[in-house]
Amino acid sequence: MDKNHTASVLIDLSAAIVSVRGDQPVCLTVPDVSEYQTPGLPFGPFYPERHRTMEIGLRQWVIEQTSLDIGYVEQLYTFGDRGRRSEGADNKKENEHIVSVGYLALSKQCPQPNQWSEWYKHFPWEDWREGRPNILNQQIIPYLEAWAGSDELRRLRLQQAFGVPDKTWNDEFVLDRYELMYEAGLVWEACADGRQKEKKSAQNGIAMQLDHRRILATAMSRLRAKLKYRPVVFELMPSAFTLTHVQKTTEAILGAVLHKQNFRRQLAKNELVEPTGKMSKARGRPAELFKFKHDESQNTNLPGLRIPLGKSRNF
Amino acid sequence: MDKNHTASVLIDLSAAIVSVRGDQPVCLTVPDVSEYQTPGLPFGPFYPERHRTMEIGLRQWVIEQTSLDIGYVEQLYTFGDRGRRSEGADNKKENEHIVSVGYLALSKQCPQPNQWSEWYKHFPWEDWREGRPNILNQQIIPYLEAWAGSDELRRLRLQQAFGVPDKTWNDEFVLDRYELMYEAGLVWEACADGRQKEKKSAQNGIAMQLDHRRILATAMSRLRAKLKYRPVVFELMPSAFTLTHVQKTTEAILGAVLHKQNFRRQLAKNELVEPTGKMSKARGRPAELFKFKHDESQNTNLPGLRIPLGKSRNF
DNA sequence: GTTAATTATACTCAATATGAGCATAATAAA
DNA sequence: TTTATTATGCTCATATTGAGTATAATTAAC
Repeated sequence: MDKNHTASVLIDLSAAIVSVRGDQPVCLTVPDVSEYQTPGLPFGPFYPERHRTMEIGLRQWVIEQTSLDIGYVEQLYTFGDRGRRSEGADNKKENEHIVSVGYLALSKQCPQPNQWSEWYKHFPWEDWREGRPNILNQQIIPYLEAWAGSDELRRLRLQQAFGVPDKTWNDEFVLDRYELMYEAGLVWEACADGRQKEKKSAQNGIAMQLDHRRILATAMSRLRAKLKYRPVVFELMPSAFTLTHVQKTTEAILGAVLHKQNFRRQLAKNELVEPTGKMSKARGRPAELFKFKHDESQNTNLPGLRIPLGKSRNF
Repeated sequence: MDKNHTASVLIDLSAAIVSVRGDQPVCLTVPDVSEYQTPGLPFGPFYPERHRTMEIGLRQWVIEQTSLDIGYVEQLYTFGDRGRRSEGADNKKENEHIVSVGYLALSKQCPQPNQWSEWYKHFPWEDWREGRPNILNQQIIPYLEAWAGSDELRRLRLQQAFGVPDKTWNDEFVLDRYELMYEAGLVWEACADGRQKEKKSAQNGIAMQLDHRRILATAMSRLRAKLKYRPVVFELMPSAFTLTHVQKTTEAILGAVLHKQNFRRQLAKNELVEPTGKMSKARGRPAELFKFKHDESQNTNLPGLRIPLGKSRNF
């Protein structure tokens, strides 16, 4: 085969466009096309002659296709083994290789509710706001322990990713956990890729097309990590908000509850918000409305709020 | 033009292979081929039919071409606007678009000294171990202040990247500083890309081919950041080492000196090393030789040493 | 209209972590 | 023996963090 030809690939730009609706983080998905009824992330091809950078290309088709105002965009990872299984659900030629560049984008609004899919329907084990999810002890952990057996490396990975038996849960290891479950045949995608015989994976969250759930897991990991040292929450907030609203949004992303007073202490110390003078009306004592101090100012390297996570994260 | 054709690109895998020689961080470079005598990073094409993932492809040609043992490999970023200037120094067709995927790799050894280039020859303003580099106050800052003028956004970026006038220097913002200098026409590459009229940029570090200095800046940023929360230093250390050796290596990467006792306190607290029983012989009191506790164990998500950076980082 | 529930906000306090330093020990070179 | 040099043990004030209590300002319930 001609070397020059085998080196030529198509590039897909896939976007995990994230927003928060109520107390649920959501992700823009496109209607399912395959027989499996699985949603997918929006993606489009990169035309290097039309767009100077890939980010410009991404913004272009997001605007064209969704007419959404996405402010924050960040490149996540470039996957060479798209979908792991070789042929995708799209109509491209069999031997045409596709590399997918994953992006994380944040949107303040999420209109058309049916187009947005809740994170924790795809990753039910990642939401610890109501305590440790039952699915962990009842399904995932026992299966993974059996899968690991006496394999030392597997047990080590299990410990660091899921914190069993003695370590604590780290909310940033979303991708590590997903990859481990994939390898163990615990998610539907592994089954579709031919790695799995049984259908043990049916209950473990709603699957997505190709490697889209992996890209979403990457996005969740990155966003949860970034939240702790950069003020990205405000990319998900309206122009005026209460401090509780910021906290609820942060908690939704992290999948964990935070100590109210300490959370506000961080906001105050880092001088991230300033009062608008107006008040909100709701149940209970009215809260002051704030706005993000550094909006408009493109400055992406601001300190951010060091999330007060608390100590006892092991249930 | 045919849409399918314009979407097809070639993928280059570029690697910033980093090691430390003595007290200098170094980076593997390939001999200069252009008329400008500028070194470049090693890179090779990605053949999707031959290698399942891009990382496998990268490891493959690094082994083939350099016979180096690189343990740690991490994807950095995918650049769609390769070299910014459209045609490169290679022999590919003019209208063949190239996307470059940058990688950071760490190597414990660096044989063939002439093939390795010291970081701070390319980035003299990034080494603060002997105090604030003169080049900043004498050349870079005055030029950048003039470039910013009264442009509010430019002054803001200048402040966050270089810490002028009142903020402090952040060692992780290597890429931000380089990008700013590029835009201001302060580095040779901008001149080569046709953004610059004069040769004001001649003294500001040794240039590299295409966008390789940008990739190296990305690698430096990532490594400096990662050093603070993951035990990656040990990927640069031999099997047995003194604690001072670890500190000197860390300081080399960070371009800053650290408080000895506090550095060791962190090492001790995180239980990252264990004594081998042997001692080193050198000038002064002999030091105990240690080894990394978690070697072999592939576990990349260990806590790492929270570098005690000290307070007064503004000169 | 009084009470209860709810939410917001101010303040405290012990435990821990951090930055910065001094004191002392063990070696080689002068 | 002295001096320079490096290693290592220890202290201590200050800052940060985790985890509360106390109190204020509302709405909803009776």
